[in-house]
Parts: sequence; structure tokens; C-alpha cells
Amino acid sequence: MKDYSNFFNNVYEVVRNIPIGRVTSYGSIAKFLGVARSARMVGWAMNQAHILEDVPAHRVVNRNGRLTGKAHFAEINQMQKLLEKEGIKIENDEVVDFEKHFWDPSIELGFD
DNA sequence: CGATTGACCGAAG
DNA sequence: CCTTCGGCCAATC
Repeated sequence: MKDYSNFFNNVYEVVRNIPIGRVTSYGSIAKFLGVARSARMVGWAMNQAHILEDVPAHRVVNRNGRLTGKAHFAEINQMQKLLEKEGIKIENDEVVDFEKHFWDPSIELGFD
């Protein structure tokens, strides 16, 4: 049973729970929610996220650590700017030491 | 309502 | 390194 109506809601909730100075990937979120093959839906969720306020979409990148969604922000450098502000270095639109800053919801949040 | 697109992922060549 | 393909599903045209 998969409540896709709640799926988007869950995505936003997970993203909100991303600690400062950490980043995660769309796939990891999707996997955490049990829809590993629907990572694109996470992307769509992010697309809708811009209407929300507590959704730090800048902390969500693709599995390469690349800022694929930067073009969707109000300003192109907004995403990189926010990340660098949190102590994450960006180089060539990619997160430096991505693995080091990577935050896996399935590990950090985990299930009870 | 059919076809296309998309802030993805992974595998294959 | 790059391109192509299959998969998944909502939103858009």
C-alpha cells in the first residue's frame, strides 16, 4: 500500500529534517519512502516545494552531488550560496566531498 | 485523452 | 567521458 498523496508530504518532511551542512539525494529519499525507482517523483515534489517555506530544497542534489536543480531557484547562485553558507563547498556546480556531507535518511532517521 | 517532459537512477556500450 | 535505454509516475501540452 503506497499512499502517493502522502508521498509528497513525506518528501517535504524528510527534506525539512536534513541537518544544516548536510545534503542528500533524490534517490535516497525515494528509497527511504519505499519508492526507490520513483526518484523522479522526488524531483517533482521539489518542483512543487518552491511554494512552501520550510523545504530547504538546496540541500537535495542528485546522486552525483551535482546541483541539478539550481536553475529552478529564484537565483541561479542561490542554491550554491546557501550550501556554502552552511559550510558546504561547491565547485563546478558539484558538492565537494559529497560523501562527507551526505545525509542518508534511511540511516539518520531510520525506522523504529 | 495521447504524447511529451522532468530538480532521477542505474546499467550498458 | 559521453550517449542511449528502461523504469517510474505526476504535471503539462
